Amino acid sequence: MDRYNPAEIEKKWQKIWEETEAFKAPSLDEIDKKQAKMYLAEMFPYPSGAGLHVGHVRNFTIVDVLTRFYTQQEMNVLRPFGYDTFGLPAENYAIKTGTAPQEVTKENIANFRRQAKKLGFAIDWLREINTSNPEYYKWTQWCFLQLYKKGLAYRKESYQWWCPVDQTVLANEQVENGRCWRCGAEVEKKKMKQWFFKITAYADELLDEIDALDWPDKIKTMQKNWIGRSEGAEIDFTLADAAELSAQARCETEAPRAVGVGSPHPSEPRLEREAASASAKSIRVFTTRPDTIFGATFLVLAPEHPLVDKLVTDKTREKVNQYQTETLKKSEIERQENKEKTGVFTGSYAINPATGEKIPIWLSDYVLMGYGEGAIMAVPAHDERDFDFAEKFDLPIVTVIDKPENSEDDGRCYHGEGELVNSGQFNGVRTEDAREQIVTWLEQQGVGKSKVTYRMRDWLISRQRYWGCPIPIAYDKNGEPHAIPEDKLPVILPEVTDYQPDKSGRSALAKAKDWLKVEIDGKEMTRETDTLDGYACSSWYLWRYVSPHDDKAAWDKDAIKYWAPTDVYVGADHAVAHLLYIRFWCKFFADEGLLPFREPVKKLLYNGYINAPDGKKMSKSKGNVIDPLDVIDSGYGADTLRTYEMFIGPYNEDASWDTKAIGGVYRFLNRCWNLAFSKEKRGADDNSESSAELSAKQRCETEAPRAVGVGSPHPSEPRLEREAEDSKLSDANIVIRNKTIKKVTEDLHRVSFNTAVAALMEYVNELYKNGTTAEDNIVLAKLLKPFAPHLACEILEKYGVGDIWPVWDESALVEDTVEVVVQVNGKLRAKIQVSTEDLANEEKLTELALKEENVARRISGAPKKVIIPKNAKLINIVA
RNA sequence: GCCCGAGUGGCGGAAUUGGUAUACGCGAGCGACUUAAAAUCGCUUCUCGAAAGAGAUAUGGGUUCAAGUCCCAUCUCGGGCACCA
Repeated sequence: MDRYNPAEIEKKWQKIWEETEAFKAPSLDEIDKKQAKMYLAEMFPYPSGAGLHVGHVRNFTIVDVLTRFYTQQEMNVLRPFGYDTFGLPAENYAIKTGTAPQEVTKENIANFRRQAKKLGFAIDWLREINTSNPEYYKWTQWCFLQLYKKGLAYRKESYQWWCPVDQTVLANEQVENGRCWRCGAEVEKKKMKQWFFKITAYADELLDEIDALDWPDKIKTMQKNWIGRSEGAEIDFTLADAAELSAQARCETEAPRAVGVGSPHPSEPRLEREAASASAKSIRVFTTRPDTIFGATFLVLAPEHPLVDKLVTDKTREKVNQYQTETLKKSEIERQENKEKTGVFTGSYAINPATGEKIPIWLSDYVLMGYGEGAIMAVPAHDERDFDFAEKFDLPIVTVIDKPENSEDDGRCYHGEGELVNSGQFNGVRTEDAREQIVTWLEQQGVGKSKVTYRMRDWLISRQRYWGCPIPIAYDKNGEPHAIPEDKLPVILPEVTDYQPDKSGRSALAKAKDWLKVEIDGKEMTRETDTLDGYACSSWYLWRYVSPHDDKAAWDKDAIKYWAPTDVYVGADHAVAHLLYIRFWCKFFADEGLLPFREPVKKLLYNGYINAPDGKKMSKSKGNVIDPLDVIDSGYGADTLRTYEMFIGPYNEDASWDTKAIGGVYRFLNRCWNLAFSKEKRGADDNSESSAELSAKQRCETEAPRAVGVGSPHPSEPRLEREAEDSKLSDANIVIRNKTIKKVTEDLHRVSFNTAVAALMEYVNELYKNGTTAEDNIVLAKLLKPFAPHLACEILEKYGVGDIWPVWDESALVEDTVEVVVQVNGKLRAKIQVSTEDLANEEKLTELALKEENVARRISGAPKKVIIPKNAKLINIVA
């Protein structure tokens, strides 16, 4: 073989890796305890019918480069792989063609696996998992039951986002700008009884621990915003007629009661409290500005607020009901587009507990039922939305903050800080201080207390679709839910013939009549027909990987203790959904004593997308899709594709595919090949003797060749003509060689793949100029292996050495003379060659610098100041 | 509107802690090899200038011996959130 032939060598090495199970992670009893462990994973893919795309390749190659890098450093490495297979595309395909999703999934997995192997990924194939496999989803159901037992999986009837196209409800995280994340259809609101996971129970911890995570700031900020913690107060406003009743009662019994306190503040969940408040005599609001309470001139409730029925009067009922219906019909998009305030008066009044005044209660869709209490106190003087509303409906506006003279706020209503006015005993108090003081005051009267509210809602997990993990619940005759006993798991997803969800909003499972019937404790029950959100399946897979075939537990205790948490997790999506959910489950299972850590992912790498050459998103309809398999098969091979995608730019930024630039990477790999195999390019070649020239350290490593893809040493080859120059050449490259080892090693540690490849290119260019040696070729192959493993193995095999990561010799980096930059007043004026000794000698260095003509003529007399920074080969003379 | 990022040659990008701006690659140009082309190899390639030199990292200021890097303001682009009280 005298030409670089990727097709041939890649096939050869992939076969070897396959047969030797080369990337199998060590079992717990095989582990070398002296070495650190390293658990890496990509976000497992949904195996679509289209196969791998270049984005997958970028994502998986990042993991692969790091996997091989750490493996070459002899760490104990776990790098598994799996498939996130439940989901709508397979089901929609089933509806269209009648092909069972089970079948399609099987084919798609086989295709993905074949393609991943063609890319030479160092995957432990013995750990492959598939979320739609009953062996896997048995434990997803088990996880659900653990949450259910602790009250963290519950059922609630409320208005939910409904996608009319996909015919299922969606979680908040799956609604993007009022549209379904998957199909882009406008979502609607539908009142349904649905299953939720109580992620809000962990809101504080999820928020507080974000800062300490080694995750990109972008993701951390998004999660913080998503959780959206707001500190404020909840305040009860007594209903006006209730206040009158209460006053009467006080007269009769002479036992003064706190105004408006119907019942003590009920504890969560909100569901219970809503029920309780239906009979209450007050309306509870949430505000972040209790300091402005004296300016609250009306209340606004969400149209769906449970108390509305109680508040309407005969006069207002018709208009109120009409308004409620209208708002429900409005799509989220319509609401976002038209921010003109709408609303209706309920006919009832409440008492402002601060002023004692009677204020009207209105309904408006700018108040959201899902946030806070679904009710607000409106302070039109200091809140823009309330101001708009008051202006439109001619409601009173009372200023309670004195706008400072110097304020730049020229808005119609001032919402900054200042001194209170029109606020009774609080007049003159700064708003910052008044917040606390007023809450204390309200608390003393029993009508308010400080309160923290979150933007994040509980996670809606039921889906009215067939192709998902069945929820392990059945209902008795009264409709009460019962857990399927753990020893009856898994609840197998039955095979059906018609996958179409029915119009009533139930999944196709409702048609599996036999399956629906189940007996629990001798009682006949009916199974839940909703399936779990796919995100539930992916919320625990990182732990399944440690013992993927365990039929006794979701994960093995010892294995999880050793391997988890995941050290490096790489993905390009799911900033607030998946990445929040896995944190939530981790905290829950840690509380259950089932996980010995509270954060699932130590380091998160969030890679950018690869766009089409035209800079636009790749899409079939635009016809600008680059198929990675085409790239490989066109002759470039997997190594070129992998290396190119690492070289394309910083891993965490979006990049555009450049059909020309990939040729440059192919040329580079060709040059690597030529250095080792082409007689013309070789400066000197190896034989038994040149191996002996390897430094002691490197020889030590190479004498213990690793099993990874390195066969037996080749017999020595004939000596070459230029062998005489070998030792000289070796000297010529010693600096660049050690520099390159250092640069590539450090770059991989700081996840800078593009510059690592650039350093290898420089090294190769240098070897082309100077001539190469066996040692150079071996070091090059070792450093290249994470990127281009097939080619690297081919070179290493030739020299009969292992792939242990080389170590640079710091002393080899010290050159006899160094180039020092001479600046005058910060401007570059000369470059001088000085010995290492002189570099350390400030006086000598100054003297040498001043001797330079271009320097001397700019300086008359003694320099004012001379600066020689420690870590730069530079001298700056201030004239 | 609010909160994050980012802005460097013809293009993708490099400059890691404030210390030689433009590494590496693409493209372009020139040359070698070739009957020729491709491939390959070598050289050139920020701008102005004959040169000495001067000027350039979105724009304008500032700090510093020294600024792509730090600070202030402005502009542009990208991302996230968005009637969340």
